[in-house]
Amino acid sequence: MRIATYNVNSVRMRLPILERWLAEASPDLVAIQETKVEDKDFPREPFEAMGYRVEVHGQKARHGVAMLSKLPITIAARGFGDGDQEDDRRLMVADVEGIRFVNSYVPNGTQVGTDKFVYKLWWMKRLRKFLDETCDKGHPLVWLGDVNVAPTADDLHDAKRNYGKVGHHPDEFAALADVTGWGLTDVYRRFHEGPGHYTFWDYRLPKAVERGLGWRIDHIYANDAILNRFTAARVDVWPRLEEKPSDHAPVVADLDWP
DNA sequence: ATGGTGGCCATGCCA
Repeated sequence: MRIATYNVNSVRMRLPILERWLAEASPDLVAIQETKVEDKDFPREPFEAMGYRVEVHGQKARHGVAMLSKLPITIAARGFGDGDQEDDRRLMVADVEGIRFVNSYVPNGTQVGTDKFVYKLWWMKRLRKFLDETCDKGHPLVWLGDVNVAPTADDLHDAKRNYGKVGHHPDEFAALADVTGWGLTDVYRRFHEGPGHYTFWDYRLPKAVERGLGWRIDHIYANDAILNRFTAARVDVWPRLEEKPSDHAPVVADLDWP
């Protein structure tokens, strides 16, 4: 089974690249973030034509998540279901082949010290609470998506410059550790160590990919019930180098399942 | 220290 996470920064703008990448990588399950489209306007047909079931949880203009699956998929949740900020569509949960997949678009946080930064930390607290209250530690679970945190100095190109700024702040490290403390391990880091493994490059930096000016903020985590089934992980950098790219690249992982 | 690009949708805001 091959799974992937991809922040597409508008699914409609990214259709041509998505179609090329899906054909090339042929993942069985894809967690998409930043679809930026209402459910009624989601371009389902191109994905269905490629053999994918399409599940969406979107809104107009901002945020929005979706999942594509070649295998039967059952939606377990759209949003936290805790009644707070349910208009902010950043989370969906699906069961595929006996694995629970938690697809999330963690808030960016904008700037340390702002309300949005507080919201980011609070959102991650809610995610931990959601795992505690609705998921079973003994059952296979994968958490994947744009986590908007580079948790170690190796996860961004200039940790010294960015330490204490949004995306690389100790409060974010603690919030992320709180989520992973539920029992989750970073799958990508089981296969690749050291700097230079990035998934996001700011549009505003010319030749950012070529110059290595990236961040590893798109992650795949797994609990102990499934972790040892993973056999490989990679970042597909090439879609970031195409014309009209997302600012993120897809992260792909393979697992021996079932 | 500042602004750079891109997507949304119409004007600045968010990332």
